[in-house]
Amino acid sequence: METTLPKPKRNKALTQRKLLDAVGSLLKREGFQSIGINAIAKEAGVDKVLIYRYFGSLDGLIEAFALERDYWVSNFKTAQGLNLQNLTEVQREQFTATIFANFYKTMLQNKELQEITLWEMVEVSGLNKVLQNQRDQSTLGLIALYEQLFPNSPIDLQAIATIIATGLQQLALLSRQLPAFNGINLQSPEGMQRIENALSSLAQLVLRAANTPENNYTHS
Amino acid sequence: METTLPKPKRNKALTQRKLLDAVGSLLKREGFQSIGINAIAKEAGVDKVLIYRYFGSLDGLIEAFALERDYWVSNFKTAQGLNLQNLTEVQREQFTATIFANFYKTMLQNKELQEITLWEMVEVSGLNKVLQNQRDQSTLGLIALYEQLFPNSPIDLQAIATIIATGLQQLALLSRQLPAFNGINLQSPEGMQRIENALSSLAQLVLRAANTPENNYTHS
DNA sequence: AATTTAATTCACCGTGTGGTAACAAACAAA
DNA sequence: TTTGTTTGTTACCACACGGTGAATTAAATT
Repeated sequence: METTLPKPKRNKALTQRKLLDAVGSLLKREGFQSIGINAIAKEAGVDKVLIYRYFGSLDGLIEAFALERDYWVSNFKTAQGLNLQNLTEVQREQFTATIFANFYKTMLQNKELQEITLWEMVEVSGLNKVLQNQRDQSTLGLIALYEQLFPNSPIDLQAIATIIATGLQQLALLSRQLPAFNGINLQSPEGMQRIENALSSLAQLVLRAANTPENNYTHS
Repeated sequence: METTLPKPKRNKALTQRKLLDAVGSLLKREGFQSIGINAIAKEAGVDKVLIYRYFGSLDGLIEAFALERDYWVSNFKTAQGLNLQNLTEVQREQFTATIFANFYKTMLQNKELQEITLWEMVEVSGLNKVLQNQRDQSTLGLIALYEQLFPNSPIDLQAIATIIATGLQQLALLSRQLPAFNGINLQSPEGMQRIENALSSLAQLVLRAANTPENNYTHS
């Protein structure tokens, strides 16, 4: 009969938790550049040697940290269930624009996500494989959905979607340091509105072009 | 009568040059993360104390380095001279797509530019103001050109162009670490072709929409 | 209670970093 | 020749980093 845990002074699982959580809070508060053996140990209030014992190395800890996160999948889960074929053309366009807008909002708000993304770009670590898997898992399904919807599209939907998505990602990352970019105010609601409108326009234009069988959009 | 410089053992200007050049070669070879007082001094074959003497600080050196570079302006100089109004619609679309494609190619090839861009995203330094100025100088002119060409555009050309440009920038940066992203092969000519075609499609769609006075592209 | 096992702490090392003071050598001016 | 200024070198400091060996202490096993 275990009486509600009398605060055991030794608890492997708990210190592991502390370490994993320390990574997250450190990322949010100080950025990925602050991550290090000493900093994490201090943040967790635990000796650094335990990082090696429980996770082998800093990289091991980071990888374990990334594995228990779910940065992307939940965002696109709603999309998976939806049956795009039952929607009207306008609804599909709105839906598409919303997906991108939500992606942008998420990137803009989630500082931890920003740090992880930036970190991945700067150096290779245990992060990369894990995050790459998460991304594939969440996007490949969507891509397949659209390819099936526009089997004979004269334009490369995947390439266009990639450009737009990475653009939004980049803008969110730039907003960390720059208040405005290229005349777009990245931090104000007004700038947000401009981006959303631009996404609506793009979704309309691109999806309608994807529907026109006539091969009007050829490339010299 | 100065006989071709007898290798003077003391030469302020020369060591300044060495230091500035060391920043560039270090950026290209080792990346922005390797930049530091000691590393630069070693690369230049000069004592680090001279960095402080001649540039005040590392940040001063970096700023001086950025100031003597011209990352963007030269790329867009051809655009400035051109008279867009004399072109046909199709020519304008091609021209626009080419601008973006060239921007992407430049970002892909110029490792130093990649490092600078990434560096700017990661931390604030003397770089930011300088680069921001260079960017404004090269893009604002272009933007004005298009706004004057499509005064009553129902869509936000500037916002759309920003999304696309940052997307290309991000893709180029990602190519440093990832061979492919979202199914687009970033390092092969085939992937390059997909991006170029996507840019052509986008230029066509967007510029034609910018010309249609009917306000078809409204946002709920 | 004695002994083994596991969790945690402590103290230390080598290295690389930014930064500075003090000195030495080349050059120019007097 | 002497003096002062500029250019460069040497040596050093304090500190933060990743990493490790050995000791400690709590809990589980016998």
